[in-house]
Amino acid sequence: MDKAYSPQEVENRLYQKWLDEECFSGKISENKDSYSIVIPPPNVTGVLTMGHVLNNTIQDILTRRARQEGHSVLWLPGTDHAGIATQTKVEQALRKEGTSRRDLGREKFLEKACEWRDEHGGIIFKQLQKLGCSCDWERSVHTLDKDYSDAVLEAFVKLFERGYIYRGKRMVNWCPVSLTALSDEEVIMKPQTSKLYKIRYEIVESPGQYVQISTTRPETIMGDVALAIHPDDERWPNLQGKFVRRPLQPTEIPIIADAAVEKDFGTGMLKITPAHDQLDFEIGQRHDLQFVDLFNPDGSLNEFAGADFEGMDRFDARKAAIEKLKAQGDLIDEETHENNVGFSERADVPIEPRLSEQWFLKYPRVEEAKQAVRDGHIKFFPKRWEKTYLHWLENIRDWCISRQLWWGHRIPVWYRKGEPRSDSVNWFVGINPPDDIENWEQDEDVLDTWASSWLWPLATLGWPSEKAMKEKGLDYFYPTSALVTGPDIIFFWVARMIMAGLEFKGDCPNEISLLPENEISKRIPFKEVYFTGIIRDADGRKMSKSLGNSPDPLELIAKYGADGLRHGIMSIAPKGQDIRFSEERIEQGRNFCNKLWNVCRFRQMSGSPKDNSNFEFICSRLDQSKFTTDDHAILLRLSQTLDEVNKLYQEYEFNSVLHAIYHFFWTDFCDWYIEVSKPRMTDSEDKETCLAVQDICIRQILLLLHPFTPFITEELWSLLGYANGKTIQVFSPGKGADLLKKLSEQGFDLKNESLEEVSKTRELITLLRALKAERNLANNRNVEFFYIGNSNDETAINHNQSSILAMVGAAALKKAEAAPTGLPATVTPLGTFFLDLSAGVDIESERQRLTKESESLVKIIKGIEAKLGNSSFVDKAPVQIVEGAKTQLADNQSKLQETHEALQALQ
RNA sequence: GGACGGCUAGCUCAGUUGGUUAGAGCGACUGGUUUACACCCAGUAGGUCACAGGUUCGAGUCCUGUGCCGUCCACCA
Repeated sequence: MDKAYSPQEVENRLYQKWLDEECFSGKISENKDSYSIVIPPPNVTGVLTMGHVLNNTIQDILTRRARQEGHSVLWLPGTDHAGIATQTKVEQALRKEGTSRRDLGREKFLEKACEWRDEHGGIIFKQLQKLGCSCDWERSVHTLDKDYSDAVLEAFVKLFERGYIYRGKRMVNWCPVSLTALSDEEVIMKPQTSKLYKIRYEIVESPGQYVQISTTRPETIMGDVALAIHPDDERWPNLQGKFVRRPLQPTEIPIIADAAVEKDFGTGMLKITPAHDQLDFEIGQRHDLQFVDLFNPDGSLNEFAGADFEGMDRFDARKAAIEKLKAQGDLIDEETHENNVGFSERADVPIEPRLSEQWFLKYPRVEEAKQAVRDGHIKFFPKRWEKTYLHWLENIRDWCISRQLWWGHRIPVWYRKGEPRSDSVNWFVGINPPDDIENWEQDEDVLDTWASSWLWPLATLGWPSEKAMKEKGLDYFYPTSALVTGPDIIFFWVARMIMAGLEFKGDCPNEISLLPENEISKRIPFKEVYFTGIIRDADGRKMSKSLGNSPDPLELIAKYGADGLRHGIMSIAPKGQDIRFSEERIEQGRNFCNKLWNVCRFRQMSGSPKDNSNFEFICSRLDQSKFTTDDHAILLRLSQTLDEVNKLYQEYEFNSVLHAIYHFFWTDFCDWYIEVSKPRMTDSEDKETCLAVQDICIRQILLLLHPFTPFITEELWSLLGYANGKTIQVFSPGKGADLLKKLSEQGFDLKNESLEEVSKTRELITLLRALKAERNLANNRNVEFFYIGNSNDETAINHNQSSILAMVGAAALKKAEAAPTGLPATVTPLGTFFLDLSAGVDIESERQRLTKESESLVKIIKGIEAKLGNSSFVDKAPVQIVEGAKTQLADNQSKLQETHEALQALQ
């Protein structure tokens, strides 16, 4: 073994070995319980980000742990075609080649896009493999695979048949750059500093008299078809029913009254442009107004805007409109105004509310989806996200599922040629085209990407094909065990998958009534959802490509190893809180691996183990008569750690799991047990028992760590002879009780009191080291101590003498009958210790130190005495608390007494 | 405008039903080539638990209010 662990070679070799041995393949084994996770599919052309590292490390930890526990595990990977994102990238590439998708036409464009996907796609799989992810790669699914596409279309047709899907002309969120409609969820509201303009409209019936409105969008005035006031607004008793003259594209428009108008905003009078605003659209419908659409799809103005504006971009038109109004004297005022404007998530430009004919989905199984989470069929971690989820479902609105893109699942609807598409008699909806195809033309649009990925847990397991479901084990692996994802897609994906599962899994397809409880628990797509935090940079900013503040995970792997990266990221990921990334933590992860490597190297240097190949063999190497307090204590601590870890896993407290293992490994095992082992190596029988204990501990540490750091643990598993040809992946660290039982069967019943003895001894050592360090004697191993203590202290000290001497770095501990004079002293749990100094002592500085110590003890004692003197404390507090306080008081009083004696002894 | 989260050592965070003297890692400082590991070891310093009230024998922990930071939701043009 080399002095330092070098991950690269190990990681590449072991990953290939795991693949060759098919360790990750998700098999249907009826005699085992299944454990399954479907990956949140990354964009097919995406590359690994720190977010992926976090998310997939967690999934890998869960799946590896489940494998260790004997489940038949499936972690199903795949990629998403990511409609808008990918199409945008391909179009950019085409532009560079001097062409465009329109030039190419649909068919050629899709060919290009597929080529592009095949060339740039799948990189992320290689990267996930670098990270060590134990996905069943043979089962990879892409959302545009034939089978998956069939599932998407089948879902569309079923929902249509069941009455959930309809086509209609509605106000949608239009992206003028991507040239498509978007769902509400794809619109990001951003606070903006806008201008609020006050504009006058002349009253037709009273020439020379004006009313004023407030607007942030003067470029839509040409589309105004009315002005509106609140019906109860007493400021304008006679205005309703009169007409005003529109100041741009002049015409006469009515003044109407509608309760949706806010009296207190602006002038209290609202211009109504039904084609360009959601509220205006609703008012327009109520009052049967005309809809004047002023915009082209790309956000420029059309002929209805008039010659002055036609062809102009919407923001240029805004300026032009203001200039013109100013020139006409109709602009009364302008002021800055803070408001929220919706932006396209992808293109990052303001959304245009636009009237357009689209396909909409009325969500199925909304009630059951609420119930599934509310009643605990699906558990959220952290639980608080349940509220967010439920709130969204309470206020759910129909989903615009059609997209004016080419890259995606084409909507399975055909229209009779030459007939109006808005009339459903001219529709044909089906997975296969109509027989007389020459009379029909297919809808040009595709489905929203999320309208395919919401089927992910079902369709990746073969739904709806009976044959595929059987082969892929839908009944065995579904519902999946856990979903690991970010809270940012709780609406986009999590909620929708739940509804899709409830609607499509199982029979009773046409039943609209509520599902019974037992059906809900069978249909849900997953039983538990773990929401990760968002990774931020050191300044707390979200990591993003544009900020350039996201480190490249592959560089980190090259620098620190995949295990180091995984360890680092998991150590800073508290449950459900955002994560501040720091490269130092990754460095610590690497350091941890190196420490693990070295302790194993040290073990190797002490001599090859006789037989480590199973737990019982190791136990048989233990000799009862050579068992020490430290042996008892370390094994007890190990059993405690096993229990702690089991408990924390159930709560998805990954960083606490890691912390518990870390603490046992580093503090208890390396800093203590290995150190006290050293003096024991001189006696051959003692040595054999001690090494067997080390082997038990290292074995369990490797097993506990394996989900977090799979490579190094597999490597050491084999190097230390635990493997016997078998991978570490199928061995469970087990429960604390299992360990104690196995030891007991071999005749080793661990003594609980050993824990206290060890902790006292350790405290003693720390205090003696400090005493030396303060006198600059840290490196002098020839110092001697005197101590005064009771017979129990003496027993314990004799018991642990050799470790104390070795670890303090001292030559002798001598019992004294009375406090020696003139020596620096320290009060320990095992008596008062005096450092024997051959050289002189600075009495004054010793006095100061001990005086300070005694003052602080007096303060503590006074506090406890006050508490115990308070009759309501003594009467009301539980007995054990009062007793605890009394013990504490006695302890501190005797410590104070000893300190005083040490002070007196100084003269 | 609503909802949720955070505020504990210089930094990042633990602190589970209120109960002994509030912890860890990193960083800082001091010392160190002892039979693994300087990617290491030993030691030291460092905290009015955001603020203000309240409940209680007892509050970092529970209640009320305030402030700051962050996230999500919401049709005030």
